[in-house]
Amino acid sequence: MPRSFLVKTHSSHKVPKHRRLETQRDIDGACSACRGLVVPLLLPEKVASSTPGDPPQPWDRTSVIARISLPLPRHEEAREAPGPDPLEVSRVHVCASRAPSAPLKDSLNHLNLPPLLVLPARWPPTLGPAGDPAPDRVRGAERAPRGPGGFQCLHCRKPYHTLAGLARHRELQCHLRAPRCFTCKYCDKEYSSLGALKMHIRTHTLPCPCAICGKAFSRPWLLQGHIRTHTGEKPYTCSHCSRAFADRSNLRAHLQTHSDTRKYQCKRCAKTFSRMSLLVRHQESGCCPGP
DNA sequence: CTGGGGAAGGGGCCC
DNA sequence: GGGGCCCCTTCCCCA
Repeated sequence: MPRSFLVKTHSSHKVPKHRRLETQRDIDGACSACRGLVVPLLLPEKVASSTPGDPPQPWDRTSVIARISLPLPRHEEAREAPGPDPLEVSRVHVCASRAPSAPLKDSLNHLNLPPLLVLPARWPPTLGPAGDPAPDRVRGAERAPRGPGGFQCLHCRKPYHTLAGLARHRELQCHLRAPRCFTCKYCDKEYSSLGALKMHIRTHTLPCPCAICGKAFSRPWLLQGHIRTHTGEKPYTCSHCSRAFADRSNLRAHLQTHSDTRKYQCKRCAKTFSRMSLLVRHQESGCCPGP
């Protein structure tokens, strides 16, 4: 039976590696479009940490992104007039310019943290104890000409006398010129370019059907690989044992079985594995039960 | 429980 | 911007 007919079950703790990386990147880099408005601060660990016994919290780190509650514009998604492709793009996220493929669901947004602090141009250029270097955009704010009242939009440099004025400006005008994110209407994943979104949407529309069995794929080369399962073609041959494979990645995994060095090692029992999935399965099977 | 093969998903990169 | 390809990863199955 083809795997595609099986129901995909995701265990909650299993997250694709690339997604974990993106999540980490989001946490470390916050929102790139609004980076200048997010101030990394060093907080004392005893302050930042949650109480013992609590599950680890995102802010249980020495370096965190401080979030201060102020009556200021939040990162909000705004419904807009039809975007570049009204058939495919259902919403436009106006605040962020993210790395391609970074789903916002996995970003800080899901942490339910307070709104971000919007800094005036006069914000002190040096922050944090121990002489930590100030964030880039804080340095940028230092260089930027100041408004008459000391508040200035870092995006368009308009001066404002009051913080509320600046906030209103960012809410109503300036953010509209910020880079957009394009949201998939099928799953709400967001992308910084229309091309990346269209590529993703193919995983929903599956425009490449197999003429033999009818199974559909998102991309032609995926279909090509699938057709090999019908034809039996195996163009990738192992140079060690002459075994052939239909998929290059499977050949690569196979080559690991010829290798003396196993890349993946259990940190507790030091046992090594040729594939990460084997290591994960080893750890999940209770090899090394936790304390 | 472990090792390995088969099939497939999906993002990134390059042309 | 789109297509092809690469690479990594996951999931399932079987020995």
